[in-house]
Amino acid sequence: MANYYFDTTPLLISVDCIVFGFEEGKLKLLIGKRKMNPGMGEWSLYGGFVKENESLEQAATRTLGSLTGLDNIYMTQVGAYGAVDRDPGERVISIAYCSLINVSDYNEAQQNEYGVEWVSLDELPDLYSDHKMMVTEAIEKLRRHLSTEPLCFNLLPEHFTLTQLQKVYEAILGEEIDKRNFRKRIKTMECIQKTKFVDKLTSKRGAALYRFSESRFQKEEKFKL
Amino acid sequence: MANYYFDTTPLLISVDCIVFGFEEGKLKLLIGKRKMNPGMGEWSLYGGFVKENESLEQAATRTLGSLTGLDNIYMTQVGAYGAVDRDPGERVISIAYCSLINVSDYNEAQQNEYGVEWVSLDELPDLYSDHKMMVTEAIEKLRRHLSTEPLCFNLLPEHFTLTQLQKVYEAILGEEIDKRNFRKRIKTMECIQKTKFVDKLTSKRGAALYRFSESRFQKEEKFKL
DNA sequence: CCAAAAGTGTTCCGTCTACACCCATGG
DNA sequence: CCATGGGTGTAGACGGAACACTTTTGG
Repeated sequence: MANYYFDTTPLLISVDCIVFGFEEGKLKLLIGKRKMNPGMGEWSLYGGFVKENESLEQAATRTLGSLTGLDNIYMTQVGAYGAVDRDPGERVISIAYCSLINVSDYNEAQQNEYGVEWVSLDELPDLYSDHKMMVTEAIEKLRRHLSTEPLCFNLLPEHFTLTQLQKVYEAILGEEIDKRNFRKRIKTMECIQKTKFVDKLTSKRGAALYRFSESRFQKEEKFKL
Repeated sequence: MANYYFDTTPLLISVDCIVFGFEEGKLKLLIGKRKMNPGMGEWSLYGGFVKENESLEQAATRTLGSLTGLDNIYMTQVGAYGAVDRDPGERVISIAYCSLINVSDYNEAQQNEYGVEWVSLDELPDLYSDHKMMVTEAIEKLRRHLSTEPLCFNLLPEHFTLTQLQKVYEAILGEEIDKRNFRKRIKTMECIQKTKFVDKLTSKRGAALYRFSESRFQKEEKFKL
């Protein structure tokens, strides 16, 4: 490529991964302690630098993949963070990406390798740099989109009970939901299908397992839950 | 600052300004023809590079200020755009910012100096690089937030008639609204105050002028229009 | 037999929608 | 006096919120 732009200073660009999971009825965030300076030992999101020959999305996907060993993960951009002194080391502009993963798909070996942990949002410690702001804005975005986009299924296994689904909603929204009203709404949604399977782990009676049907979702005019 | 991060390639970062205005009952976008290569002559958003000692917001505010001569303008980040070949010149990552301005505050001399024009969204030409995507996503965000945040007043003069306000809503949402229902909702909002002034320019009878009260807005529990 | 979770309907209230006519005035 | 835009109310539909009991079964 020719040099078209003069008198401009290139800057370091990173991506930071905000990884949410759902476990023990709570929304959790995957964070680790920094292993290098600046900020060694501080709790931090997992991130990486953007390379010259990859897009922002590719950088985020690669970074998340190296952390979790997963691909095909739901991911959405939260925003760009560019305060001059946001990173105590050097000037770095960071693009935050939010992912939702099913904790049971996640390889614990990787978790140990990178020294990251699932931490409940209720007990989130201070985070490195402006990472807390990124997390806050990610949750706000998640809440806004939860009722109009089929995001919640990313946090659950393929088959799930209605109680599990409701717990996901309650964890994200931070409020309790009426069971009957919630199920009434689900009954109207074609994309949430009852399967023939029954979960006997959490109750003696057993709970019907449901699944999200991508094809029915495509046919439905709108998602509203 | 010490060099903490090795083996990383810094990249060029720009900001692009998506400037919306309201004129002749339509939502318009401020764009100009590029005066340099790459892409000379193509319609484009107005942008600039981020300097080493300024934040992204500062870069966007500076760029918008140099274009319009205005400060204290409503501005919100739309997102970061980083496809590898998005800019035909060099690798540039761009952060898009969306502003809403009152066209009558805008200095026409500046408009000529920079060769930019107000173009109606209905007749938007092809735009340079990925600028059209930025505009599309800005409008979507604007629509989503219109009913829960007091954004619309940024597009109007301090005093405005209810018909003008309704036209802003119709232009942004792209659909007609029932006049009586719209006014009924406005009556419930304390932050939209009737003034003693009357506009006689657009009708013989005269229309009451209203204003947005920031202080009453702060007191109101929520904005819903 | 009992604890624990699953499953199921109805009523009420507030909100949104549809809809048509009179008013004031400048030209 | 009439054309133009300003201003007003009501009734029916719809969707969301509140609310409690029965069922199943493993231990």
